[in-house]
Amino acid sequence: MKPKSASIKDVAAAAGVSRATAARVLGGYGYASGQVHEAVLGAARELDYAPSRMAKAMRTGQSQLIGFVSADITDGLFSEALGGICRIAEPLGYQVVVFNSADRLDGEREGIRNLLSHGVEGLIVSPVVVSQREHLQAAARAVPLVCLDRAPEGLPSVVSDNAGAARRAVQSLVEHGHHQIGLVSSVQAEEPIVIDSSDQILRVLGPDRPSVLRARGFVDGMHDAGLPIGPGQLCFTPHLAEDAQLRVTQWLEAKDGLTAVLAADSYQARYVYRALRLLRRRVPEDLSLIVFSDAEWTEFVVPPLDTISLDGAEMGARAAGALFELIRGSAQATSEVISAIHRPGQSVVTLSAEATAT
Amino acid sequence: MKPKSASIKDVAAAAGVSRATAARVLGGYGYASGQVHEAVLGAARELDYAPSRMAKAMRTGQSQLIGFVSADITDGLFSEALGGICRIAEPLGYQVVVFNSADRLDGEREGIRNLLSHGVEGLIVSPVVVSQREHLQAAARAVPLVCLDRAPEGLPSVVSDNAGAARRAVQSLVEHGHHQIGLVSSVQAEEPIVIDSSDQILRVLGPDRPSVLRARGFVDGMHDAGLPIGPGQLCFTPHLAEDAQLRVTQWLEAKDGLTAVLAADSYQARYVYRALRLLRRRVPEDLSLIVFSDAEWTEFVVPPLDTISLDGAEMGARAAGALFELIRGSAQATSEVISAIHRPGQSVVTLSAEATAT
DNA sequence: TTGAAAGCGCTAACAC
DNA sequence: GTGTTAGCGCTTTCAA
Repeated sequence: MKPKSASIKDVAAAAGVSRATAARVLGGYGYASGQVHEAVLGAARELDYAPSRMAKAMRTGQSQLIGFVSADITDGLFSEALGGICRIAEPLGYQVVVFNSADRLDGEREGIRNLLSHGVEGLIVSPVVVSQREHLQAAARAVPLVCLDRAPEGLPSVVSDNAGAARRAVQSLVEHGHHQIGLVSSVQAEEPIVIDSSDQILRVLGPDRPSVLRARGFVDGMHDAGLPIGPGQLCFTPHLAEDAQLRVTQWLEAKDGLTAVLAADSYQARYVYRALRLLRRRVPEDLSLIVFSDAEWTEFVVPPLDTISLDGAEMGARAAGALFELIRGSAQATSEVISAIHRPGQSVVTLSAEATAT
Repeated sequence: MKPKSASIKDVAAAAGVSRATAARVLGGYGYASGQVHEAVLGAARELDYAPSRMAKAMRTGQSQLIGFVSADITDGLFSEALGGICRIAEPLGYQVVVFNSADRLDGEREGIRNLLSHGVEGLIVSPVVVSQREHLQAAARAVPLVCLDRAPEGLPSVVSDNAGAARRAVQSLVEHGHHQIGLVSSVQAEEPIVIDSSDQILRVLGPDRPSVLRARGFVDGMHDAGLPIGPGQLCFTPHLAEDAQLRVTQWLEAKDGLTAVLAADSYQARYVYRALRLLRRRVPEDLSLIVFSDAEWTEFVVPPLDTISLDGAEMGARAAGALFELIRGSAQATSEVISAIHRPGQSVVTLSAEATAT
């Protein structure tokens, strides 16, 4: 039923040579006479020989495996990233081992430990939080490690320019005549956005994770334009909260002077959309809506929505590229952000409607 | 820089015992005195010992790895499936190695070969085509294998009830007063849908792949309702064809008697949507539109669209469940379809509008 | 040009 | 209870 696949020993025996000779021929190194060469290759074909990478890895330390620890592989951004990683890894003969940390820090720790025990040669991680990074640094001491989408300090990371994109989105809205602009975002329980309005000027504090950076970029954009901005223009709901829809709806109802809204992710955009339907308002006639979203979603979403398109495939590919450079040793691990990504041709927000409010 | 992680030998040395004893303690089998037990555990903690699964796999043949060969990991259905697979595999201590076949049959072959060489204990494959299955059968001889979303004959598979869902969708439309219903679908180059209209009755021929099954269910549903149906009601475009949008638009323009359309996937739904915008018609006021789509897309898509929601997570979880039963040996490989999946509460299509046409 | 042998880290049968 | 030992499949040094 389960015919144990042929090993190099079987091939050697069939070809009537020693294991070492067979290995040399099959491995393509060392010397072998034409005679022997053919015999070995013939035997290998005959027996349908496939080398065991485990054994090879055991001996050489090269497992040809890299690990991807993702907060949610189901999320469009990360599944695109996985696609990008595979696109780079597979032609190099590498396979990707996936671990879904399900947004739990201990899941992330466990995943990293598991993948390392499988002998992965490198690790791409989209960290659950950016402020706890001991386990990441420990892992980075064992194998090359690149962070994706989120950049804990001191670790090589590939992230998109969240703050810059939000800032430009606001700028774009302003150029189209909007003055009353709102932001809708989720906040993570572990690393919340902190708004400091004690001073004259509104400040966004908190760790450098995407939601915070987007909020910061938003506020900066408003400041750039010299527009007044108060805490009331910002709608924050806890990540995956039950009552998120309700809160967004109530907020939107209360702020009926708004002519434009920036949604920090596609969940928020959906809340806004539904709220507008309830309130009998429409996009873009009554409100311009810009949303951060992955390329896949952007591709399919029904217009008119303006999107800041996050190219997960490109992010994944670049992370993998950086990782393989580190594995090869052709680059040093740098603690800087490796690149900021926007989807070509869509990095600058396009708007489908002018502001209609006064 | 890269401190080679401690092996069981190091632990044994540090604890002053033999490798076997250390192994017994760490492996939790055999006997060891309390003294020794503690010493070994202490040493292991001290050295931050992590067992090498490669070595273990080498010895025992249990790599704790399963493989997932997907036609497009970026696709919502398959990324959901991967999530479902991980959800089952991870608590069991298994990791998932991914290979993206990019819809190429030789990619699929290569992926299977690669994953097997890594010693995966089982394989989940979403086959590119259902009619070429020698390589799948060969793989299934080496390790347990379960197919996902597509069911080549004779291999255990987890698929959704594509034909049944399409049939019920038509039935539902008919109950809402629609008579003129169209189908929009892509066709694969390798395994095309074949329409036989030579007889009085329209027949859908071709291999049992999702697109064909959906078309067949559609036609069956029309027959059930006693509605006339001709080839003109079916709009087929080659998969990923450049001019797909144009063809759908032209078809829709020509068939302006239609009051409802079934879209075989989310790409087609998008084409229909765009075509309607061009033609200044709207969903659902002018046309009811039902689309087959993954749950993620369904979740986000802006209403009003009626969806036949394919629950990729459930499919993945069931495939993984079946696979682990086979790995454990607690089940025999059956050649029947293991299950037909619909998303709870959404398996029956709901319509947002009655037919408005005569 | 080829073969013998060691060893990667682990498990398990067997001896003490 | 604990130690010795062989071996999973491969690479690689060294000797022939």
